[in-house]
Amino acid sequence: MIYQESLKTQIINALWSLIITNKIKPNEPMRENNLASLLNVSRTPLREALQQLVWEDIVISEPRRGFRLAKLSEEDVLEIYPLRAKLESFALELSGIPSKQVMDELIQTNAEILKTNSSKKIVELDEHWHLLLVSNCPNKRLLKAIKNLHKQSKRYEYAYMAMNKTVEKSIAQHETIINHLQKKQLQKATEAFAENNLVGVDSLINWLKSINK
Amino acid sequence: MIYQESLKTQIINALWSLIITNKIKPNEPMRENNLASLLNVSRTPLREALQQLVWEDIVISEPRRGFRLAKLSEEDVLEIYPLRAKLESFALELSGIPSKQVMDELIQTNAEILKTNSSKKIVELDEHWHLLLVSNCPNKRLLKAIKNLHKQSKRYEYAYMAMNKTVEKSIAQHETIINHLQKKQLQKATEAFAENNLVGVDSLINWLKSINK
DNA sequence: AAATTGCATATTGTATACAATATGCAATTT
DNA sequence: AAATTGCATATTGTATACAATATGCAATTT
Repeated sequence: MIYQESLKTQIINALWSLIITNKIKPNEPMRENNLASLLNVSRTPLREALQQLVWEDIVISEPRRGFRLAKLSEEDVLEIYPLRAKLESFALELSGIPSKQVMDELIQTNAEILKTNSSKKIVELDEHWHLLLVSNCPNKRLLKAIKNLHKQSKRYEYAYMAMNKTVEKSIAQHETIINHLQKKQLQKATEAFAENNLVGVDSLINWLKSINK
Repeated sequence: MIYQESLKTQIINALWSLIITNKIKPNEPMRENNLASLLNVSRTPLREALQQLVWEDIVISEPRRGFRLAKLSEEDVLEIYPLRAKLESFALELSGIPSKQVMDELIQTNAEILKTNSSKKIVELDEHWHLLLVSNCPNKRLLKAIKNLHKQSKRYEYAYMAMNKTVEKSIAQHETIINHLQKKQLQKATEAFAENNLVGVDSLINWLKSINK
């Protein structure tokens, strides 16, 4: 059966792609007519898409003054990453030790990260690795919250690497986590996972300070 | 200055009121024309409101088949309350020991709960107490997630108490938490807070089992 | 010259119109 | 009789029209 994506969903994706490729700049107004004609859709589904992005903390809405792309800020980094660390650790706790199959894919994905030079690819693979680790978590709401935080943090990571060609590869930490899991030490893995989530925060903060100086 | 609420916000509130007063039943379809004429608004802002409720896990949307009120289920209770416990504890951790002013209001609100017979009022006061305890948390995203989980759990609490005239009053636990805080024992308070969040879960689960038998 | 007002234009907010799909039931086929 | 098809109606999805507010700038006032 063919599953047709709603226009709203397609618009969300199209906007997201404009955002991460910096076609729309942080803090820039997002005019409805403008975007509607750019994407060749009417304002109705466009507004629905924008409103979803507002709920996701990607877009800001000011009553009667319209939408704008959320700016990138230190405060937000210090909200997003620590929360992600907490939620992902909890999700790992609920997931338990991964199955052999998942474990193999974790190892393989980590190897792929090592081989990859494209920084965009690294960001994607890293997210994949993180989600894989908690893929057995039964709490759908928790996973949804985690995925949303990933979306938010990706904006920073994409922007950061567009400026800095080097990207943090946290392969060694991933290996540590895998080792803990192989020894069935869930608690230790959970703690290392939380740490891993915070590894890039300092450099992100420094970078933000430098561009906003 | 007069702040005028958008229609969308008013509609969300109106729908919420229909939901908690059981005018709309769990799992019942929410037809757009139906609700639009009931609330005397057009379908456009109504759809926007419904879509926000979808994101909040209050309403379910099936493509081309419309919206329906999310059903009440054991699985959801077992997602909502443990997640809330985790997030609220984290928020308390980030909030630190409350100020004298907040502490006084915590004590006072707890006293009010004791005096109250209206179960609706108790649910509201209990939420107020919980939010007060984490009101100093600087992480806005965390607070937003907590408030959303409160909204979801309230559906259960309102429905439960409509059937069972008695409502859990967790005053003693609140007192324990206050005592820990007065002794500046944040860690202990955090743990007790997590526990407090899970106190009603068993009875909710039993109730759900009985009505879905 | 700086501040204020008034108005044309741009923009968001809401209602309505039209298009596409889903539903339910009678008519038809097996 | 059970299953299938075809079609009228209901319903959602999207576009457009209209209403209300915000913005920017020229004209006017201080």
